[in-house]
Amino acid sequence: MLGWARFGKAAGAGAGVWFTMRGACRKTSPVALHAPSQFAFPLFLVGALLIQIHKLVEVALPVPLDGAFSYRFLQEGEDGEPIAVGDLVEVPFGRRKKVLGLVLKVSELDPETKKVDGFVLRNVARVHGPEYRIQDDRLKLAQWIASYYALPLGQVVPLFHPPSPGTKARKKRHESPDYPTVDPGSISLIPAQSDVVDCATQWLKDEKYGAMMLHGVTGSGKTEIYLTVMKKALAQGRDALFLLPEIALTPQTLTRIRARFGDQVEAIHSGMSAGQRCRVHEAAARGEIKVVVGPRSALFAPLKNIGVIVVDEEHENSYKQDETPRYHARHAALVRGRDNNAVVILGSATPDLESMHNAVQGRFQLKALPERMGGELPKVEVVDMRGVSQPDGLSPVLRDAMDETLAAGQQIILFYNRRGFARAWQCRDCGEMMECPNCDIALTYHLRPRRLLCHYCDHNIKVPDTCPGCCGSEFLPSGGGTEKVELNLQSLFPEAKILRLDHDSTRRRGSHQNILAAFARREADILVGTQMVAKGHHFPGVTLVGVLAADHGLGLPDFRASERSFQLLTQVAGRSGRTRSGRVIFQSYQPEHPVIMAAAQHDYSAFLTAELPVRKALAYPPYRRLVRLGLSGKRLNMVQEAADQLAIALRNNLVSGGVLVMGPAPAVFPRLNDRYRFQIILKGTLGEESRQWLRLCLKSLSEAYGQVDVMHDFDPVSIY
DNA sequence: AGCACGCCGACT
DNA sequence: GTCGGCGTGCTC
Repeated sequence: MLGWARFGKAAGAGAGVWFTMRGACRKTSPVALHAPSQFAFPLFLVGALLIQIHKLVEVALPVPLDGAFSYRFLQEGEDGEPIAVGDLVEVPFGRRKKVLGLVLKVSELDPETKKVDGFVLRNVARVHGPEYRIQDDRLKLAQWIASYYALPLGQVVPLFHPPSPGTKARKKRHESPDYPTVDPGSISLIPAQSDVVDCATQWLKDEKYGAMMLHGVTGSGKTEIYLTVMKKALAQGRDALFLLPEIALTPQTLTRIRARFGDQVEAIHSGMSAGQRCRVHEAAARGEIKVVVGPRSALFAPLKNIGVIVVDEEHENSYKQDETPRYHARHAALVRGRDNNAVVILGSATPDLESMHNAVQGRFQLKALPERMGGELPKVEVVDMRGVSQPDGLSPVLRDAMDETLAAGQQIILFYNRRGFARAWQCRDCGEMMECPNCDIALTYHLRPRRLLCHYCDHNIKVPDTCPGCCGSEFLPSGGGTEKVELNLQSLFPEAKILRLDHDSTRRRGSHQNILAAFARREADILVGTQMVAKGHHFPGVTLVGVLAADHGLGLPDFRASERSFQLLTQVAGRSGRTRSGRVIFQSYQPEHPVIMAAAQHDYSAFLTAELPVRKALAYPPYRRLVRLGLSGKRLNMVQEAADQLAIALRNNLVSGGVLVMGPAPAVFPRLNDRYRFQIILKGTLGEESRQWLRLCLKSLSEAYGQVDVMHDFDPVSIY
């Protein structure tokens, strides 16, 4: 109610006025006018041990508030531990005892000064060691992220601190087996690889920034290129960063890189304990480690002199962090690379459209590795499912292929991108669909445990005996899921051993790895699962991959639906026959869909040709940048009202800068977790000034509408 | 963003 | 009667 009243007043002054500067920027530097003579005097009175030098310290904190916060730092005499700009500190803040902060400024402080700006000064609780100081290129990177993603500097600081809570520590990892040391002399590159290496080597020699889009299918030898370029950089006395999309992939990659470069290589990822991460961090800061491997957080490792940054599988969406700070590690890697005059290599079999666009525009050097080493790409057959009634979801073609594969003692991967047993649970009599009371979304029927669950919140209920609407007792499970596929397969192929890989079968810690490892050891004949089966390891025994519903992802209401489908289909297809000839079957109700055809023919450029005009016509990336503004709250009309007001303000202020303002519209899932959701999409590039303005605007909006949460996401990976 | 204080619903 | 939900306010 308060929100309404306050807003009402401001709105009276005219639409779009409420967001002006009210309480926007505040303060810094007040008191500094005391004579410095005041604090030299106790020297001879108390003896050096007890002398405390008082410093006034300005600290940026990870809160969505602007400006810095002032603290007192007590230095124990001239020789006591000092404090410097760039230091990470722990400070008390509000009711919290320890908040991570970044020191922005240090100045003299009169010991008598108790207050600054009306606030009682509190003491810095702890200063982290010099290994943790954020300086040079890392400070620049922090500033860039804060500016580009329109965040207060303090909110990006936790990214740079190894045991920060964004990365929850987990238990020990299985240690990877020793890799035989590889003699680099014994590796010979094919001409296409040498060409890429030569280009990067030249950049290294010139010590100039260069970025490269390395487009190569699975098994085309990208990794060997990465390793060779890294070796050149190390030979120059420079360091290397190797980013990969997921922690799950870290151990095997680490092993491979270690085999080449030994113990100057370490991983940093959230599966490690805080202690381990700190150890690696400190070693890197001291220059004892030259190569850091890991997911996006590894980008912030304090390497001194970076010569090369590899972003493997650069198209993967997991490079975008889905909580504040919502930064894209690929973009940030390019920035850090540029600041270090380093070589940045983006590698992928299915480059992100934006990266490819950048390459075509000349911002990246485009290099292609067209051939798969030691084999052909698997042949993909597209099976038209229209008019074919298949209660078990398997076409005769796929069934026959499975029979043959099993008879030959080889392995099969089946991909079905939906978990659970049935997508919906519907009353046969009155047609009522069981929905989540918090999300207004159909509940998915699961066999194990036998419950109806919501895939968007924690809600789950036992399967009702009678329909809550009409008391009918017959239900219609509609739509499939991996559980159902697994069950069907078991009865179709009773002799076969089947493993299932999806969110539900991997709940338990480590089970993801266990399932993959068991399949790799050929303890099962068939692996069925969601998109999880597309990633991961090389399975030499797999000669058949089946995609049960290849067009599944195409209907999703997101501008990247096609791109994601293409990537996924290409990726699963690549799982087949990596050592011997393999077969791939796409089942589809839209067999002639350009995305499906392009994936089936391993034809990236056909995909580009189909997709780019659509993006252009609708002003989507790579032609325009996007900002997603999300509003949510418990009360529908309040969220709606806030969204409307925001849209008015945005139109008044951004349209003249060439930015399109779309919406507000209810989000694709209009209610999740008992919160109504609206969104506004901006299309266009916001300059520094606009981004700053936007931040103040959103801040002011959330002050006016207390119960409405506002979030912003620059370059969203999806606009779901 | 956290974290505590404070006021209304359903439960041993 | 209490436990506990989350709306609200504050942070150098």
